[in-house]
Amino acid sequence: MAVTIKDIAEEADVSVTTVSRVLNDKPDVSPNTRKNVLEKINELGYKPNSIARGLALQKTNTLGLIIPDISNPFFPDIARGVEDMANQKGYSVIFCNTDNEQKKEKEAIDLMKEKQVDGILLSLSTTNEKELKNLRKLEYPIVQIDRKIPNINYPSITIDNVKSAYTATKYLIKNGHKKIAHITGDLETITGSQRLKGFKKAIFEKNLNLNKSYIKNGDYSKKSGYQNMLALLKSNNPPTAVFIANDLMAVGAYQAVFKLNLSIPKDISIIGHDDIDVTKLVNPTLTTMSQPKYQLGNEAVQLLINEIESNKLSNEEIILNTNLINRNSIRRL
Amino acid sequence: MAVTIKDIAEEADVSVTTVSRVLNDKPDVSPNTRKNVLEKINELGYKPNSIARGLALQKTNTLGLIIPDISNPFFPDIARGVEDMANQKGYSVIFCNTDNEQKKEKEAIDLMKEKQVDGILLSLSTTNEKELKNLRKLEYPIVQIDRKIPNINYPSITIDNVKSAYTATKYLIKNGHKKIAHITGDLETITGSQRLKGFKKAIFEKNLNLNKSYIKNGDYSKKSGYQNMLALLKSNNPPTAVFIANDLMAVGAYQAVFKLNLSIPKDISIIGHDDIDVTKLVNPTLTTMSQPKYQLGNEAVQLLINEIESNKLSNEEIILNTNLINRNSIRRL
DNA sequence: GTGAAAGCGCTAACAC
DNA sequence: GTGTTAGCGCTTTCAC
Repeated sequence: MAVTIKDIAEEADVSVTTVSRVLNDKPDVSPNTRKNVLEKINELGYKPNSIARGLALQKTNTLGLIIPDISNPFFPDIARGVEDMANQKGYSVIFCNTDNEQKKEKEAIDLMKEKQVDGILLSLSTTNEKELKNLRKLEYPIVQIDRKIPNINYPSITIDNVKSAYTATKYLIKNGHKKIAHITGDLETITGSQRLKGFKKAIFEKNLNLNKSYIKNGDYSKKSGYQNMLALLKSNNPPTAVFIANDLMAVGAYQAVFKLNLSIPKDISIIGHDDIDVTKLVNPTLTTMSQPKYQLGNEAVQLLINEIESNKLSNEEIILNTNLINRNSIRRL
Repeated sequence: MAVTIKDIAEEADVSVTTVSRVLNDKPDVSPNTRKNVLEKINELGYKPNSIARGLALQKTNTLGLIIPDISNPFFPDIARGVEDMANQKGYSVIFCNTDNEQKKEKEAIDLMKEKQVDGILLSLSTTNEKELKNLRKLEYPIVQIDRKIPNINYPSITIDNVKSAYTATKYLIKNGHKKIAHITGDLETITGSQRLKGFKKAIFEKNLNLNKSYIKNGDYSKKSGYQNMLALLKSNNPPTAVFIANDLMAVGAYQAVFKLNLSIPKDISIIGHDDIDVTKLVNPTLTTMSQPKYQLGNEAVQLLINEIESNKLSNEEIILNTNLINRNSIRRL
């Protein structure tokens, strides 16, 4: 058994109360006893048991992070941003993967509650607003990251997907493109439907005609990028540029272009979304909208800890900006 | 305050012991009371407080995962493997990033101890064997992942880096290459030095001459891959093939090749190591040695939980195999 | 400035 | 089959 506060008390010949006082930097302990206790703590290599402290204080200094999949290249940066800020503020983080499955999401939330985490960061599938509302009813501090469940005002940190898609599409237009296609994300997700909205907005604004066959439904997977791009290129009237709702699909699209022995951006211009690592590694490098992933995680934690420590639920909705990262996949017509 | 075991006891008109018994599926409780208690649990939506349970049982069912950096593409797959298996076995996982800094490694270990995790999975920098030995002295269950500190027999799960590098290099030789270079990993790490060893072994075995200038010291970063490849290509007597100690450097090397308007594999053949996602996304796709990353995490947890639940420290060293993934970056001479 | 004692929510001897 | 009680390691109220 490890050394406890009681051992220190005995060694230093004081009560456990006093030891607890020096541990927590409380006043009302004489410099002498403080010094003495500190010495014993060092000698015996005492480390406080945060489980016991958690039970006494009803506070664990632990945060829950619930995301779809840590091995999806979008999330590690968020996770890193979360852990860094949590650590800096004296919290640690337990994480869970849900694969966007409602059952796993519920289980993850239940787990976090059992573990008595002080607050939860989550990125839930759109359809699961029930769980979120339950949490809120229990006055559990939460922050939604990246995906915000629509029509309810709970704290969240996201990007403006409409604006981001609008910016991307307008950039294509600005470069002289008129025949512009869009490979959408999963339209069941809020990000997917909003990016489509932003795309349409730019097209309508410039009075370009919205060719129905230029909108291809993808699902954020590389494969769907490949297939949809193939379909686009093989049509009678292929577009000259395409906005693809995420980089992973864009990379799939690259392969479709190469498969047909066409070249980027000579035959087709492409702009992606997210700015994951590979965008810099593919050839030509991919022009894309950069999401502040690390910052998303970082600020989410700040928001959450504010809720926790102020002891009142917030409704703050932070919307971060994306940036157009100009690389080499767009040709000026 | 949430509903506790005591509330259930009162509602069901039994003692807390009895409630605890049904909660833990213990015998010695009549079907009737069991049913009754279960009902109340459901009604009140009771969830056990695992902090309190942890304190009573001296067991948290939580594992610590200490890695250099979750946003390094090598680790998310491991983390996913860890979380999946942990979850399946009824454990959750707290993670920390250390950036290979000894100070952070020590802090992370201390944190895990304070949080009373039942065991720790760690991937430490080579130089930090002190911390590891301390943990072992405390009889703390540990498993080293990916990196094994040399010369001490603590449980670990790794790949055979010598063999893997040897296989990669031999494959180059088998394809007719004689002028073969190696861009090393960080030689301070065990993986880096062992891969160099495997490279040399293959070269010597085939009586090829080991040109000193063909061995370039990298540090696993993309940039060092770029710079070293540039140097190699610009030399008087450039190699025809190069084994690069990880894929990230290989991708950097690709950029150096393109920069000089050369092509892969026509002008230079490349084999990488790790099989991270981008290998399939670059052009040409990169031939590489695949590490079973997910499996590494998965089996590490099994090993660790065995230690924890059998209550005795193991010395098991599991060595997983890597596989050569043949793609398009090697030319047959 | 210091200590005794109760309590956080749970489990496990032990008694009945 | 069931309940009483002590205890896990800590914080905090209250008394001195």
